[in-house]
Amino acid sequence: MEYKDRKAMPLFPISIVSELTELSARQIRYYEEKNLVAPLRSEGNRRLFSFYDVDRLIEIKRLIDEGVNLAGIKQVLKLRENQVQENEAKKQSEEESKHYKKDLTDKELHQLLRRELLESGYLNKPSINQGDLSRFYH
DNA sequence: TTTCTGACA
DNA sequence: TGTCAGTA
Repeated sequence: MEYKDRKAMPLFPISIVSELTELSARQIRYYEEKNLVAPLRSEGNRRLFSFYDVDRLIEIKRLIDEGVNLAGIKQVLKLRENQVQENEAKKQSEEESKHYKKDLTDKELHQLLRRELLESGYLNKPSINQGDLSRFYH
């Protein structure tokens, strides 16, 4: 089983997650209601959180402590998800280029390198700074 | 016993 | 956000 799958595996009840994140069960349920997290449910309708969910909630907790409101947190989480997807897309393209490089002509190689250079300016955009976050503060 | 939803402050 | 009621 892959590591990614382990992180997405539904394991913990809300009491454990509450301890892990230092958030109250009330808060965690509220954040779920606001679609900030999406824990799976057990047969008895009990919430089951994965490592991924816990990471997310810890991130939420950090932003709450910094005074970011829910709308802002939603934006930040969306950006973080996009970054994850972009990183995976980048890895994917790097992986593919390894195979393609075997029998590329010089011209094709130049085109590939040029494309990667252009893309890197977009993929390596700096992480969120204080300025970007400031508009989410009260 | 623990967790769930809904409701009130 | 905390807390209480009534359930499952």
